[in-house]
This record gives sequence, structure tokens and C-alpha cells, in this order.
Amino acid sequence: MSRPVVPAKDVDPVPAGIRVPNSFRAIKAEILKRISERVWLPGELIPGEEDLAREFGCARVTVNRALRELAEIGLVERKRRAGTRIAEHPLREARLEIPVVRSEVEARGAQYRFSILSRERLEAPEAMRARLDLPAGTPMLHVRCLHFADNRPWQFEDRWIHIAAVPDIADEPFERMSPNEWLVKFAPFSEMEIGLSAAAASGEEATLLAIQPGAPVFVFERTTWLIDQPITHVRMLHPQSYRMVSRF
Amino acid sequence: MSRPVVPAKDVDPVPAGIRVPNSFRAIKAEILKRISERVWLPGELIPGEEDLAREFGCARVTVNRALRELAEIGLVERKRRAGTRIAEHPLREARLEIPVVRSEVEARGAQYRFSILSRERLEAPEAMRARLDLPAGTPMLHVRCLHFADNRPWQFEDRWIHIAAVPDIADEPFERMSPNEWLVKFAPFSEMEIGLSAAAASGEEATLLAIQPGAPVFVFERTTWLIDQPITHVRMLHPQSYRMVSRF
DNA sequence: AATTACGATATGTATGTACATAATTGTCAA
DNA sequence: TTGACAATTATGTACATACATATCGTAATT
Repeated sequence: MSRPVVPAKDVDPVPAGIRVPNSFRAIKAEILKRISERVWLPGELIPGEEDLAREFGCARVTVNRALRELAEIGLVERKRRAGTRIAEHPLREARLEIPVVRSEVEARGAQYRFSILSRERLEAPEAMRARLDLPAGTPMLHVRCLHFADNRPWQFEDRWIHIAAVPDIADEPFERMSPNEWLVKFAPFSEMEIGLSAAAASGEEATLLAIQPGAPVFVFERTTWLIDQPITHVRMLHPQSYRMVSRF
Repeated sequence: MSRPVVPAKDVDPVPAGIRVPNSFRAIKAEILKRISERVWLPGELIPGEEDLAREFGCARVTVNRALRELAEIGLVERKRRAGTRIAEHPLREARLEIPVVRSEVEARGAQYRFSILSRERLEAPEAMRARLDLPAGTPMLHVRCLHFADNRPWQFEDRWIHIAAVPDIADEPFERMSPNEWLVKFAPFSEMEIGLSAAAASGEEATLLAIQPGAPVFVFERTTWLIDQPITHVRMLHPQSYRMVSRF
């Protein structure tokens, strides 16, 4: 009955009182194994922390941590009085790395360069006001910027910045640092919303990206807030060759 | 100096020895606050767990948990002997919800329906073998499926399933449940890789999705594993109107 | 000077214990 | 029958303590 949790070559039970380092990982692995071998089926209630701790010869807190981390990635579901059960629909979310354009380009061994197309101080247009929940007449900075990889257009960035949220940016000419990098460096944010879609390039967009009008583009939009003050909204267009990947 | 961490209305210091429930959340929040208020700048080394524990009047383990969770979302970076520092490029990843087609459609108040276009048992083709790291001749199930929202094409799904990893699927006719739902329900996975891109619809794809050939489509690819056994690879095509959103 | 060994240090994790909290179940009364 | 409330129970979290482990700086060795 007692099934010890020593990492690899568990031959005999762990004597009670001996501390096995990393045992919470071993427990995670063991539970994962039981799920994969269908010892425990989706939807099934598994033994309580107390029982598992006894079975694995460890403290309840250790089992707790293992289960908590499994719950974080969605493999099990836990409820207080009800216990822990294997998730019916395991793993519902992926982590997506938010790239910094320059690093992304350089990571591919390409030469990075950017060019500011326009930079204007304007009152927030209707659509942006609505999206960011700002009052009429709020001063904003509108920047359009083209990023290159080895002198080929990589990304067209169309950005609106809420000046009051990052006053220092008002005087920034973006000569050496792109708005992207500047904001990443100086404007921390706590919340973000991203949108991903495909679209057909407009005439202007096609010209900028050196593709045919109507050709598919990958659209990545992002809005960020600090606490609840909007900072910036950006729409980034990539030619279709672009691909965003996330593994975990 | 001593700055108590009581959740909301902390007026006076927490007497040592009093246990503040959820204090690790409060500590997380306080550290977040210090980052956003630029008390601690990106790249800066922050005080050690021991010191913070003393300052916050709690146990080191509690600070540890707060910092560990902040490290998980990329806001701070930790190294053993070196201590904890504020990340230079804070918040680099977003959580992306992986949708279940049916729920996604129904969540928009639309009628869901799907249709199996083809279902064949084949040996893994070269590209799939390479991608999933399977030996030649591995039996796989190839399923093509069209999902509808209110009878309009919503998603074209092209899926390869590693039969040995989910033997039960061999006899599944997918009459009532789509492959998507079936796998979500019966084939838990622990790892996944996703790819997002834009593409031009091929002739066949255009016909299926009822759009013009060459029109932009949003491509969502996903490969899943359980431990290190590949389960399935799927390529999902959406007409350009599709938009994937994530807020956090 | 380059290499190795070692001690110091900050984080990482395990344990036993105690109490907190949410959710279910049972109980009693209206 | 039903609604309010208390008891129960599994998970959630805190704490003190102890040991584990990675890594940095420094001293000893080559």
C-alpha cells in the first residue's frame, strides 16, 4: 500500500522521518503518471492530502504544494470541502511570450533597425477614448513606426500613448530607442489585454510592409494599464511569414 | 521602518506573532506596488527574504512564497546566492486561454454544429513524424473536421492523432462528439506547443470556410504531449473575422 | 597567474503544528 | 417541506525550524 516517492530508483519505502529533497516534484510526477496511466480518470476524486501524505511518507504540506502546482496548470481541480479531482478539461491556458521587437529580430540573427514614420501629439480620437476609457480631449501621443530585420520590413507598429501616464515620453524623440523599447524600459504595467487576428493588408500597410495589398497580415494588438490607468494601445502588423510560438 | 502587511486597512503594525491570513498575497501586492511606484527600479536588487520577513513581520517562508509567485510571472528574477532582483523587462508573458470550439461558439450565443469531412487511419507522414518525433510506420488517425457557428463555417480543423497514445480513439466515430471535445475529455496532456500565424487560404480551405481563395485566415496550431509521448497535432483555420483575446 | 577548494550566503524545500476558510452535510425549528 | 444554522471536513495558509543546494568570493594550491 505504502508507495514511496523517491525520485528515480525507489526500491524500498522511504523510512519515515527521512527528508527526501524535491519530493514535491516527485509527487507531482507520480500523480501525473497516474493520470497518464489512467489509474485516476478525468473527473475522478483522488485521495485527500492527508492520505496521500501517508502513502508517500511525507508531510501534508508537501502534497499540498504538489497538488497546488498541478492545479495551477489546470490538471486537477480543487475545492475546499470537496477534495481534489482530476480535471475533465485539463490545461486550458498557454503562456505566450510577449516579444520585444528588437530582441526578437536579433534572436534570429538578423540586423535590427527601426524608423519613425510619424510622431504627433493629438487629442484622443473617439475609438481610442472608448477603448481606454479616457475623457474627451485627453492628450495622447500617436507614433507610427516601422521595424526592420535585415532591412526587410518586419513589423508595422501603430501606437497611442496616454501621455499623462508616462509624462517623460512627451519629450522623447525616439531617435535611438523605439517606442516599444522605451515603454518596456520605463513604463511598467500590471495589466494587459492582447488580441490576435489575421487581416488583409490595406494599401498603405501593404506598401509599408512591402507586400501586396490584400495579402494576409498577422495582427497583434496590445493594451496595457498600470493599476487602472491606461498606458498605451498598440497595433502591430506582421507579414504572414511571422509566427508566434509558445511551448510549456 | 517596520511596514506591516495587513491586507487593506493596515493602520498600525502587526504585532509579531499574530498570523495574518493571506499575508503572502498582501506581500505580493506590496512588492508590486513598490515596483509600480518605482521604489525599486528594474534591475535593482531587493532586500533578502530574511530582511523582508522582518520588515513585514512574517515568516521567511511567507515572503518566499510571495516572491516565488512573482518570479513565476516574470516580475522578479531570483538566483540562489545572488538574491532577488526586479526584472529588467517585466511581464513578458500573457496567459492565453485555449478555447474548446463548442464552448467558444456557444459563448457567442451561436448555434454549434460540426461535420466530419474525413477520417482515415494512416501511417504517419514524414512531416508529422518529424514534428512529433515518432518512428516510421507509426499508425495515426487523420481527421478533418469543419465547425460551424449558426451554420456558417467557423473553423476548419485538420488533426493528426497518435493512436498508441489514446488507443480508445481508434473506434470512435465522432458522431456526437467532435475530435476536439473527445480529446479534451479523454486525453489529458501535460505539455503543449502552440503556434499562431496568418496565412492566405488555399483553394480547398477557401471553399470549406466559404471565403475567397487567398483571403486571410488565422492559423492556430497546437501539439500536445503527455509526459513525453506525443498525443495530437492540430491545425485550426479561422476566417479573418476571428479574434483571440486575453486579458490579465 | 591560473586553478582548485572551501566557506559564506541567499534561496529552495521539508517537517510538524496550528489555525483559517469554504463547502457539504446534518439538525432542528418554523 | 423548507429555511436557518451548526458541525464536519478537506483544502488553504502561517510559523518556527532545519537542512539542501547553488553560487559567489576568497584563500590555498599548483
